[in-house]
Amino acid sequence: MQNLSDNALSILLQQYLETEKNLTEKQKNILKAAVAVFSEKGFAGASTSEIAQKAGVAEGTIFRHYKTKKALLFSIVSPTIVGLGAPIVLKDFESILEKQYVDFADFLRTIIKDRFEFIKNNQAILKIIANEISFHLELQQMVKEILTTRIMTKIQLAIEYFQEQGEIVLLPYETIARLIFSTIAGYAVTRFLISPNQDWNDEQEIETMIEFLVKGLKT
Amino acid sequence: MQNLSDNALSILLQQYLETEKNLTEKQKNILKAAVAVFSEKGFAGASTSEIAQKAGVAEGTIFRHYKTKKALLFSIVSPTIVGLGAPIVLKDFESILEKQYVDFADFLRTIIKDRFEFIKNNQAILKIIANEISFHLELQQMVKEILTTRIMTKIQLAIEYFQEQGEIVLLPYETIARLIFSTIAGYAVTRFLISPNQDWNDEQEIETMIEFLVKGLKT
Amino acid sequence: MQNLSDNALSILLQQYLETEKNLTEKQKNILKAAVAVFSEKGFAGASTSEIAQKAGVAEGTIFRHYKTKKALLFSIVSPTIVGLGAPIVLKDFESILEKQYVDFADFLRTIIKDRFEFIKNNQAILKIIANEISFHLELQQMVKEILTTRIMTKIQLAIEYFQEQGEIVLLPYETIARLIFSTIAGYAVTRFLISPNQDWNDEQEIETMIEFLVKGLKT
Amino acid sequence: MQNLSDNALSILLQQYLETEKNLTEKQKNILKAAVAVFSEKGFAGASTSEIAQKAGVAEGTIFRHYKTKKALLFSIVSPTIVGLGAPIVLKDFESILEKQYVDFADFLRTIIKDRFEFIKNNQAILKIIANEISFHLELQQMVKEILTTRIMTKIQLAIEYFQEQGEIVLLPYETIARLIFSTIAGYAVTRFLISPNQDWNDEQEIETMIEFLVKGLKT
DNA sequence: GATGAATGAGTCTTCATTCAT
DNA sequence: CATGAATGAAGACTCATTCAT
Repeated sequence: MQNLSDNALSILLQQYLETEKNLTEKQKNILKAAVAVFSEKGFAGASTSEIAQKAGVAEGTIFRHYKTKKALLFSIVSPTIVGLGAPIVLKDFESILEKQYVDFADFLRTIIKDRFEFIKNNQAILKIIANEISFHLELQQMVKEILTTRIMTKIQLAIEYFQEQGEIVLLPYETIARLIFSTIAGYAVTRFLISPNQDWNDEQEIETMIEFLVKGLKT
Repeated sequence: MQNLSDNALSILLQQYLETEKNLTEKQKNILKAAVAVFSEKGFAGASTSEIAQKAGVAEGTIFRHYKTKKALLFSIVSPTIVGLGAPIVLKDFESILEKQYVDFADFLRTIIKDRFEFIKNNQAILKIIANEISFHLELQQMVKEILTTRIMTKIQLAIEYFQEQGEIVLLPYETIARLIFSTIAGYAVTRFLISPNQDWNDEQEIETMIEFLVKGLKT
Repeated sequence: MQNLSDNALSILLQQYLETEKNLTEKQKNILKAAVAVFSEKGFAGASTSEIAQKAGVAEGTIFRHYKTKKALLFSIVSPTIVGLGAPIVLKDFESILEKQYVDFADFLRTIIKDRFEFIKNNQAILKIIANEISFHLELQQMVKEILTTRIMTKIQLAIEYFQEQGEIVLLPYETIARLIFSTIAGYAVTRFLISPNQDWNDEQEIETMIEFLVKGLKT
Repeated sequence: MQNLSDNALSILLQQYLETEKNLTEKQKNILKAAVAVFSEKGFAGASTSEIAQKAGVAEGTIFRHYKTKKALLFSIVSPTIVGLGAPIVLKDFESILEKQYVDFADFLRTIIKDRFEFIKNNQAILKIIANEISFHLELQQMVKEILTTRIMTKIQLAIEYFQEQGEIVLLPYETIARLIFSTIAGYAVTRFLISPNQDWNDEQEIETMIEFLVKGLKT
């Protein structure tokens, strides 16, 4: 078992857990408005006064809850960053892998569906993260920490397992992970950013990706 | 043969060709400084005064050459957007495909190496484009036009050719193109943004990607 | 009876009535400073920073109350433009004319004294209006509306009345009005702009003008 | 005979005489453009770059001929200010008055027609002078000097002559002059600024003004 | 003589943040 | 706890003027 308070993530996680409760109606409005404006105009292009207006609160009210504009950004972005790694924390891979008859395709289907759902439900905030990550060192560190401690370690176990089973090619696990993530991310970008209005059959596209990855990574 | 002046791109292309010459030393400094600052802080987060200072010119000088800050952005970004599609215009696919003994792996090797080189040489500007494309409709339109008229039409021909040859799977060409681009982009992002300081063996990574794609798209 | 809210002027009038109250000390200072600076340097020659300094507020404070420099100009100028026509609205001519024994000289005395008082109390703002009216179409329209709907229609009644009485010459009423206004304006300009420091006996000058006008317009 | 070089006006007069000749085509274009822009936007609201553009010359060229923007203003405005008093200098009143049978109406007809013609031919520049005179002390001084030394002294003679003849009322000559000028100016403003597009019968309007003034100033 | 690139002070305006109410 | 007036630093952009060519 992972100790959840053994690193800086515990702070984020706390925030994450507080998110749903403890929030007044005004605070929720502020967060909702901020997500909308940040995602539409970018952090630097957004003005706190526009957020206040959209949230229906006074300009000063924002600063009563969030010390600075940047703190507001992080309040929005942190839970989603934690969420990036959360499901993999919760549904422990190890237990998954212990189940019999789990092949690589099933494994891919599980993560792709799960992560696709996550992206679908967090489009706006993920867009904010993607847009701002270049400009905020702290963001980079948060994401990096989640990625390495929460995701990559688990992924590594799974990949090595399937390599041992002879199901997938013996490339470095980072490379394999990158190829998998690129495929998912490429779909997400096309699906939600480039052509959101096109008719999409997500089920089928996911199966196509699984087949592509299974074949591409076969030994 | 494509007529290069048959659509709105000709304007961009003209700009592109003028770029290298006709520029005073000061103008070059402004562009260089602007690329640096835009890429480091984002368009909205960059200040014209910082650009001026970095370029060693007076702030007014910037506005003598570029009517607005936004015009400066587009002067930087336009040639690279044109460049996105340029090589595929020049080295005509059709002629490539007429050569005998061209298989899908060779085809992939050609575009991946070419585009990888392009990305390597235009990292900063491509980063700016990626960061700003959400916020500037004109940018979206420019990129879309290049992508559809210059790239996708050519790619389609190639993909259909290899499908006829029975080399690759009979998926819609957009799907195949997306899987290829995702793989390249995923590498570029990891290579240049996430871990630029790591030791990379580009040759080998490219071969890995080619093998992955060839296997993944096999019939 | 005139309905005061029967046209676009009602908005101006509202502004006018709000003017005196509802203003913080700082706003009053801003207006006072702006009147001084606009009147001394002209609108285009005035800088908001000078106004702010003279008003003892931060420059940003001006823009919290007035969206733009031009809006500040109009806030100053609108009530006075309304005031141009106001007294004639209030003291209804018709009722004046119904009184017996009102001759043309009395009529002139009434308007000249009233308007002279108005000019005396609004010198700075009237100077601003005179200086800026060429450059702002909206100003021209506002003044034109007040002049035609509030003043000329009333004046016309009076002039026609005195013409019927055989007291004044049968020229078009616009001509007669112009000759009257020119005489008043000519005095005001000399009195307040050209030689403000000279010793003036306003009572006597007004009687001179009345005699001049009565004789000049006699049948 | 007046000695033309006995005061500061000689400088202006020299400028005035140089005006017609000694001017390159470019200089004439600059002056023409400057008159247009100053009159349309006011001195402070006009930009030298717009003037240069309208004149078809480089920005620097203006400053080769006129040290500063203000010097350009004065180059435009000075000859017309001199012209304000010029005709009265040339056609000497004294000689006019010596002719027999000259009555006050004829006198008025002469100056009104002359000055009306002058105003008609110098509308744009006179508008500039009127708009700028509040903001430039030197302008005020120039106009004042012309008015007092060139005009008022002559007018005084004429007025006193007609007073001696018993033709006009025994008011101070300044008052009489003011009433005359107000009447002319009031017409000019209405005629050229307020309703320039209306159909005007100048001959008739002038006769109306003469009759008005003759009657108004009768003993 | 004419040009136009370069300047840097100055313009109006916006913005994140504070604080008295 | 929320407000919104006030701030002043900083923003993009303009302008009159200079000067090397």
